[in-house]
Amino acid sequence: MALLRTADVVRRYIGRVLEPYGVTTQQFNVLRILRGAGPEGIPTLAISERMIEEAPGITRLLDRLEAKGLVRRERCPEDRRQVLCYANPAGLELLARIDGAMDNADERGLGMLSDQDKTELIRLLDAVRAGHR
Amino acid sequence: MALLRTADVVRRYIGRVLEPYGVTTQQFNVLRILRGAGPEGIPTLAISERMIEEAPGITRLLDRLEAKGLVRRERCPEDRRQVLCYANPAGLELLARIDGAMDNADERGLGMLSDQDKTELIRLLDAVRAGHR
DNA sequence: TCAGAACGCTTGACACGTCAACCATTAATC
DNA sequence: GATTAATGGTTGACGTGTCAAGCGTTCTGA
Repeated sequence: MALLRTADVVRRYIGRVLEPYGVTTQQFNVLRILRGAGPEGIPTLAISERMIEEAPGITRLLDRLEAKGLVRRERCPEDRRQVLCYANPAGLELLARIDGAMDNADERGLGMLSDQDKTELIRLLDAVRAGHR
Repeated sequence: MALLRTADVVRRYIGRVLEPYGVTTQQFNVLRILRGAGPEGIPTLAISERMIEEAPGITRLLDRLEAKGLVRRERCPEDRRQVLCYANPAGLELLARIDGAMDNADERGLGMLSDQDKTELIRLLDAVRAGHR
């Protein structure tokens, strides 16, 4: 319960940090994954794996990002079942502007924990996830 | 990030535990709050405070619970702005059936942590929330 | 006492997340 | 080589979270 409540608080906090940039937390995550994928692009399902989210949500997330011009999709010529996704220049530029704000937010949002506490917290959270593989 | 991902994992886990009973995690939470409120009932906004959720979500959550016959609402005679919410006998009986399953799920879901780890985890999570008052 | 502010909640609109069903395309099988 | 199975995504339907706006009620102050 504490975990769920805390996650809600943090989620809202990040949401407010991102709000001025016109993207949601999830859209931001997708953009970061696309940036990480580089110019070769990345298929839709691969994104969904990294987000721990079902595919349908990703499709619609991409729909909205594409509508904003931050993202581009095209069928893969080798395997026409796949749809490769890329970050547009506009998306990369937006990410670059957000990066600084996020670092700042991290400082303010986790300032109450010592470095040691943060390490310990992450260890415990990883342990919980590991137990649920 | 670790926090959000772990919370997602746990949320889904609880969702699956509750699924056989036909209620979602949030509906379960509301029912528990109503049970805690006892026969005097509790106004809608008070529920939303305890759930850390905006009021509109609670209204609709209650709509669905009422449709299932697990909950009852009526205007407060003293202050006709308020709507008092009560758990129906059917709701209480459902909760009673779920309680055991939840205890069990806790065991299995957090078995990877020692008691000391759990205490520590809760302390850290509380600290994060406290910093976001 | 009576207009306006404050309260308590509901509704509308939109972003997700999830499941089930479906469509294309590719791989497997006989 | 044609049928079937498996893959990769999309669509439909529903539950939920959030903001902004709206509707009664109650409170406040001139």
